[in-house]
Amino acid sequence: MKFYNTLSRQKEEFVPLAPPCVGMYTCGPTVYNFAHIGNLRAFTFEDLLRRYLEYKGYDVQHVMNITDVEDKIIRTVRESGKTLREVTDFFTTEFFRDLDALNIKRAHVTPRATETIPDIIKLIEALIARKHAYVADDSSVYYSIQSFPEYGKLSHRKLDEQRAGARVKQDEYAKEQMADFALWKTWNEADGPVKWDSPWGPGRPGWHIECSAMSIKHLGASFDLHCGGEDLVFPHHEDEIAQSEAATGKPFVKYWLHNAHLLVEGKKMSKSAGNFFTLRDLLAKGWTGREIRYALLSCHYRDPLNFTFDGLQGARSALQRMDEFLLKLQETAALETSDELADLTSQFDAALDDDLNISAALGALFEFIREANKRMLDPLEATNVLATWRHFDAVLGFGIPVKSDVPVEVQGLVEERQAARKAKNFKQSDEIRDQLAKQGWVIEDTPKGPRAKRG
RNA sequence: GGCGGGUUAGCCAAGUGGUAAGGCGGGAGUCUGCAAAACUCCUAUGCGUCGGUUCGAAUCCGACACCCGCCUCCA
Repeated sequence: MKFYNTLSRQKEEFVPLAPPCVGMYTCGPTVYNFAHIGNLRAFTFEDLLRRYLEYKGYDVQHVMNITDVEDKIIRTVRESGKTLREVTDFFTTEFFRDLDALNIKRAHVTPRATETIPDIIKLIEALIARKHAYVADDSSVYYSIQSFPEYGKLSHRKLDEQRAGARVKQDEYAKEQMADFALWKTWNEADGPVKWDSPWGPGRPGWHIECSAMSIKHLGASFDLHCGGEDLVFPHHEDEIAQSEAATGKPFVKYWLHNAHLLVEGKKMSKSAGNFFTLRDLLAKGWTGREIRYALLSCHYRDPLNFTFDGLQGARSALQRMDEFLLKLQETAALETSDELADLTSQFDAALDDDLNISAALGALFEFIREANKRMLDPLEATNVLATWRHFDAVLGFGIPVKSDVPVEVQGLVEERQAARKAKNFKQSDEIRDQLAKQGWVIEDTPKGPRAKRG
């Protein structure tokens, strides 16, 4: 199994530090707003990664942070008059609801930054003791980038090559070096009631330090996987490495995996362009979680994904094809014990082993569907395919459709229609079919007789 | 300016040296009383452009074009 490691910019064979255990940390949400479809692409990719590792027999310990103190949250608190906890609890709950809708497995541990303050303080103290951090005049604590020669190894950039960006506010903080970043931000009035005591006075943690503190706390100083959107490579993850390795003296993360961003209808998603969507926006338009999951998952995670409504329609049709296949399998499957299909499994695995090549994996599945549809499987084969597919679905998470029980009144109408057809009374049989359609039932006439299914 | 990613049919998207997977959409059929589902055939002599290497390139090399991301708190 190979993954593309941002650190080396190459695909590398995946060898965990302590197999079969795998420590996996994924950067979670900042809970001041609803997650948008771009955020959810990252979580969907991470879910595929985790599920595949579990499928391959690894014992994954997955940690995802909840960032519940941050500039935008504080602004929301100030503007709404609510407490920090009220704001962040609400959006945290909504976030988990979104994950559930997309059938994304929740991390085993989802620590909040505000519940990790003592660990954060300890980590900052260690950095100060090791001369990697300093207390500035205003009592904020900064990380000294100069103290860490390897700084830049993840994002492959040298600071002196960087343009002095217009977005950098030169005088805002009392830093020694431009590129130094805050570990602890001293309290100011705009923060209102949001503050914690520390050896450096009241304040709050910087952004990057929480992830170091939470990942080290729950996964140890060194662990296997750290994921996030590609925008986090710099500075967030670069800073995490600097902090963590400087504080512990140990290598931080073995494999860094980053997903590309998405476009919506070919354009960068933005509220002003009118192509900004949260999950609830899409659900309100009638798309289902699994359709959205399929659309987000069917493109390789390191390629930019063009998220479109045509694409969602394509996802819907593709899933209907799968569902139809799986329902027919269930109708013919035997109850005997089953064997999994080695050939199909090896194709599926080979694709995903190669840096999660989901397109190739789905290609193999659809090719198989066509072959199987062509030659009517016998009951034992159907059982085997179904068993294999259930195995795959542990990775894909699209779900196996369950055949709906046909209510007696519907069954009555189906039989009535069939009698009318036998009598060549097609006008009546079509009327009954329309009537059933209104009740959400589609009738297919097969060689074995009529088949009623949910429309 | 620095670093990185992308460009494959109407749309989405695999494929990193051996002659273009798969999905969606479209067209024509088979089946059906008609449908539906399924199946069959068709829908890229060509993979951004121009050169080069090679017996052979979407795949390697060199230019160029366009799009996108990051360059201090945005997945």
